[in-house]
Amino acid sequence: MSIQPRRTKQRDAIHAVVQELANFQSAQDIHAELARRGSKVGLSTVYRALATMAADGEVDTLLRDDGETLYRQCEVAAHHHHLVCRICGATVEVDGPTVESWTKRIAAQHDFDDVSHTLEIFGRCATCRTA
Amino acid sequence: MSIQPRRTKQRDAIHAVVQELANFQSAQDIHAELARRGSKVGLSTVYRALATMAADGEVDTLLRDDGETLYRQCEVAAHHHHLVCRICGATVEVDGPTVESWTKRIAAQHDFDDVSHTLEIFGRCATCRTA
DNA sequence: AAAGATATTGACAATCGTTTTCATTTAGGA
DNA sequence: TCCTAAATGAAAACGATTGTCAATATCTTT
Repeated sequence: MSIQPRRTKQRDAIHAVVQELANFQSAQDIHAELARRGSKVGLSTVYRALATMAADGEVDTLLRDDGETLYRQCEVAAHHHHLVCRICGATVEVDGPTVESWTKRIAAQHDFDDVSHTLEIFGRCATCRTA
Repeated sequence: MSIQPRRTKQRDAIHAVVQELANFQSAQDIHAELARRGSKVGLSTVYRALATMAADGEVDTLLRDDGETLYRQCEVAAHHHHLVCRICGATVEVDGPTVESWTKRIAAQHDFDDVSHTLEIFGRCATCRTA
């Protein structure tokens, strides 16, 4: 958790866009959307704002295969995972108590502590299958 | 699965280094190790060889938080996951039948098909905890 | 074994997402 | 209002990875 940043027009604008994000989007996507709306916010500022939002847990991040980072506002603050359509990006937040306990057990078996994990599910949603 | 590539000294050298890799290493690490051994292999060649090896399932890949790709030879060809020490990189291959069925169930619930997933566990191994 | 066709190599440039720099502007407390 | 530290943004720097293309090496065919 970082210290409360100063309130600026730019951060408000970024916050507003992120608020409306249904799917995971890149920093550059968000920057482009801001431009489309007439908010002339620098790309560096977008990166900086997203970084602090991610550090504060306000947004979730997802690493794409090519290494690009995607951002999305969380509906729930608690730890969770995502089921993402690899065609359209539609995202469902899923809870995985089974997985949580499984990872803990595996880690304990091998005498690891301070455990964390990353888990994302990719697939094709019903809409994209039909189309 | 890509077509059988021609056998070259460079690919043999890369193969040999990868063979001995205990932990996940970056392409640049492997390139440096080759140089240390006196094999003057181009960096592009290392990237190319690793890419085909990954496509053929000969090596596993792991995306680090900063987007760098790490490579490691698989002990088992079958689908599996990794428990990785975030200090020293020590890696344990783990099997997760529970997780596999869980992801399938979640995907089915939300009417997704063609499902895949990524799952890695990070922690601190016993050796690093003691040190 | 030699030649020919073609895949591979490697030095270097290009790409692309992201971070840094630093001078200028701005927020928010005194 | 004034002051100071934080935030901004344009541009440069960065770092991993990929593309380019002429030179080279492999494998197949004579």
